Amino acid sequence: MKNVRVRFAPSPTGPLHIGGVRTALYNYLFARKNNGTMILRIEDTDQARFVEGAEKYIVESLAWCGIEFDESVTVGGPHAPYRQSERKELYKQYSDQLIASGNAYYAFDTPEELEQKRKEAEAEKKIFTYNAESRKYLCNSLTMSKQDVDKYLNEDVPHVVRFLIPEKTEVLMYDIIRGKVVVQTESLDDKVLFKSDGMPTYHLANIVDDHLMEISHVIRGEEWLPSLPLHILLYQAFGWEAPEFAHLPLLLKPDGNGKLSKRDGDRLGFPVFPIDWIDPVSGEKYTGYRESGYYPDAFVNMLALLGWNPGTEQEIFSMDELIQVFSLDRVGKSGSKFDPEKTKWFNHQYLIKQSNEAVANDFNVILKEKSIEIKTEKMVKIVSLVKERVPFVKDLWNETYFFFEAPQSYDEQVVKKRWNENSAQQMTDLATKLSAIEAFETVTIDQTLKEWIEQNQFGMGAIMNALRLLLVGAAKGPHLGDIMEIIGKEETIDRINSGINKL
RNA sequence: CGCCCGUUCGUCUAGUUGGUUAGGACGCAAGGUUUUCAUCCUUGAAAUCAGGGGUUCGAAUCCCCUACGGGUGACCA
Repeated sequence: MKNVRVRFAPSPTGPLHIGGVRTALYNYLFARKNNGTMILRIEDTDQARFVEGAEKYIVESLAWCGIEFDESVTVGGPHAPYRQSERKELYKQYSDQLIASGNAYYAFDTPEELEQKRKEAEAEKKIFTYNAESRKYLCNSLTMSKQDVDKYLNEDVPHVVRFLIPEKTEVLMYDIIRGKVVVQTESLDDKVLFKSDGMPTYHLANIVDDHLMEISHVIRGEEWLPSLPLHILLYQAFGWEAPEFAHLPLLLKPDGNGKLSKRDGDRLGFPVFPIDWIDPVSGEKYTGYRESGYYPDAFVNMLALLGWNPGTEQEIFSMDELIQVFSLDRVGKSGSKFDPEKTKWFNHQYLIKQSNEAVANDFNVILKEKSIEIKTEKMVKIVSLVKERVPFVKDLWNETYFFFEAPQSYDEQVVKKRWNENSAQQMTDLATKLSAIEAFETVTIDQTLKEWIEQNQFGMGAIMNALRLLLVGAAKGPHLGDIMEIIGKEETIDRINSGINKL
């Protein structure tokens, strides 16, 4: 295979959503797997849709995911610049070349005129297309005399350049994921290649840049499949060798139908974006995976398995492992409904894999906000006891608050079930027994408890549950001996006594 | 409406050369472990392979039709 060079080419019209991140990821995996080059190109040819901060957002998001670029707007490269607006001067010659070769023509129809045509067509329940038939009656260099065309051009009459779709031929295409695709040129329209504002359209800029940047494989979303024939035709018109294409199936809404969109996140309560995004115009905020407490590795792992699978039963993959096993021919053909539940499961798996120290460190940030200071050693111990119970670090508080503060209330259900007329006396006796322990450690505490319960012929469950109620406030939490050792003798006794008073 | 793409448990999917009790995972349910909760372990329910026709000894796998879903139809990408 020739040198693999792939690009991720978003346009900075807003935040990148997870579908876009997945496209970038598959490009990256493919590049790394084949010792190729990964390129980031910003397609900002539409000045009207430019959104402030979007490019920065894209770069930051992908960096968070661990998707690195060999050539990009930030690191540069042999084909710089990588921002199409900065390559503006380049495109005109190619558009001219197509006109000279008879593959394109000037069109002077105004947007208003075309809009009018569309409305008229719509009234007759038809769709207006600028094609082999209609171009004969429209205002362009095919219908006008050469003198008129030159005159218009000299007078700078606003105009566009349109691609001349060949008549009555078949375009034969090959897609790595879908195989052979055939389209008749009659179903195509004469797309604008060069706009009246002096900018190329996506189609022209994209083909020119992919060619100049020596892109070997175009891996992009399925929404581009309908424009593949045009792109193939453009390569042919230029006499260039086309890259290979792979059109990825789309990410769909978890419920109902349609492709995943910006709004679905808030509607269904899960992030649709990799990192937080605040709309610069409306000020509206969209939450990201990063800020929701997801590990980037978990997020990437989940995304990789959405539409691709290794063919084995392995589900947990590091980025390096993904690079090892990734292949485009194991990408599915059909769209995938996004599953927020499974995404959480992935994060849980990754949290379990983290070291206790790392989790303790993250959790410490939350504790600091609550003004809780605690020794690292103790923190690590606590984390080791509860780490496997939660999918997110932020959920840790719910499972550990009783290590840091006495219960504020007692779960009524549990009180009803576990607290009876004997409990107060039993707990009082137990408190004195516990206070007599010299080395207040799990082992000794457990032993003392066990002996005392056996001596008095109390039920293990009854005593332990009542004690847990006083120490934790609810029927949950790790081994009681561990809890007591960590909060210490004094605190244990205090909680027992104040609990007895309150209940 | 035109063109293009797709269709295996609720969801993500295995099944790539036709012969499997159609496998796994998430979620769900039950049981076990646990002094509690969670974890964990075991088990279970869950796809007549969209439907209908072929081809074949045999089809989820090949062919055709239909239905449904999706994408696209801008001087947006």
